[in-house]
Amino acid sequence: MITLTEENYIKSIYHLGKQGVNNVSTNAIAKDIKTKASSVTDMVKKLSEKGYADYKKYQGATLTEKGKRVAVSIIRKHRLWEVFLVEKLNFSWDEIHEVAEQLEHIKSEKLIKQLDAFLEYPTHDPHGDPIPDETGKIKSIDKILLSQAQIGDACICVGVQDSSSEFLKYLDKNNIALGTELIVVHKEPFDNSVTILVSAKEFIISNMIANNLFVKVG
Amino acid sequence: MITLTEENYIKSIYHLGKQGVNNVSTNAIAKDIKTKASSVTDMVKKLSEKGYADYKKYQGATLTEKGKRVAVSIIRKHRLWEVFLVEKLNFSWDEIHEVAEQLEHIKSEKLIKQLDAFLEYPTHDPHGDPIPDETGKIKSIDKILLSQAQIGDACICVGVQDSSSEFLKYLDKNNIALGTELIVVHKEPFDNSVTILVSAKEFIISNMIANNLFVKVG
DNA sequence: AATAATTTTTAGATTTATCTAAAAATTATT
DNA sequence: AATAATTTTTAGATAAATCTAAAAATTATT
Repeated sequence: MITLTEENYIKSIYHLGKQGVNNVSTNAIAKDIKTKASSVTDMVKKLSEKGYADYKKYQGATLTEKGKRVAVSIIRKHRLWEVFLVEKLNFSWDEIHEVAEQLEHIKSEKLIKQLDAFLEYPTHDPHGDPIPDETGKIKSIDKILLSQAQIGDACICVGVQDSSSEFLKYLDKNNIALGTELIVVHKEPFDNSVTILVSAKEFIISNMIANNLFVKVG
Repeated sequence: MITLTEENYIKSIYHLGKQGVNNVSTNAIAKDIKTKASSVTDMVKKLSEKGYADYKKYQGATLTEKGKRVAVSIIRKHRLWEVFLVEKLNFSWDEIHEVAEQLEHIKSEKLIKQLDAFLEYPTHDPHGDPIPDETGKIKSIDKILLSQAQIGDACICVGVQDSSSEFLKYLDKNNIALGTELIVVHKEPFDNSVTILVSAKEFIISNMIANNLFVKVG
């Protein structure tokens, strides 16, 4: 049996691993899940013994195939529950993370299978992130950060990098949602801010915002 | 913060307390949650320190008002989730208990408020048990065990005492569901079996079954 | 390449919930 | 009422996950 704590470590290793580094350092995991490096060392040894991770002293950890399957399954559950919360229970996209963090650990194959059907097999969660299918396949669309778009590009918002409540509330306040169409009018070299045209109105967003909003060009 | 384990002990004390006894013995709790009496002693002390229960050595435990509020809130969550599983995810009534046991511990006021609304404020769960309202009020209907009904009584099935998968499957197999109408045709004094008339067909059920099926007479 | 700084691991302690086995208290039986 | 049987509690151990502080290894800097 896999414990809730083990699941959270596996999730962390998976997410940190996606961000480029293959061997995730104990310190990175510690920072991510707000614990001490010494605790991580212990847990990573245990995950290795149980076959979820590969780990050699001083060389960080990577997930095995078995570990990856667990991670993807948790992500699938998390994202399906997020869709449920928004579509069925009228949560806004900045309120769902905490609750989904709890729901993702519920153990029942049938529950997830039926939830998926009930939601009519959604492909993306409310933040634009892809939902892995039953076999663990993730189909990602070709999205770029708004900061990378060129002047003149017509874009559609398809996702967020940062899904913190503060950022999402900022987007809400400024009427930017998934599916919103925009055109890049100007990119200011001085501060890397981006001027965009949204519903016939010009609007300047900081580089920080542009760096956290995914768009599809064309 | 209340832990999952504490919640399960509180639930157990509540249920055992409902069954007549006011001061629930440590042994009874131990049997109910499949642990040892010595573990129960420890936990009951802790619940007492935290204000969820009253406990004096050798005299068993009772829930305080605070403890009862917790218990009722868990029961509310459990039963709402059961309705969700049956009504929305096509679970059958013998499959829902385990999953609801997990879901009942999810912490989010909004989640339950919205779930309740989404399900259109159900008053009873799929086993016929009443769902406490937001304030903790439980309105119970006047039901009796089928074994207590008199010959000639026209009854409607309104609930089950035992909600084990085996019993529920037996009912399914014999086309007895909540809402099913039946008439008591005969009560056999020898073995206390009951002959009932269901959809124009006579059917004999054992005393054990009659002792676990709640009906409303008239 | 030697030293300094940082990261990672080890060793030992702590907390929560559990257990076993023995002691104490309560309840039942003669 | 004394003894037997049962229940309940205590004492001490164990397992999981964490922590602090010190030691070891790695990486960076001069």
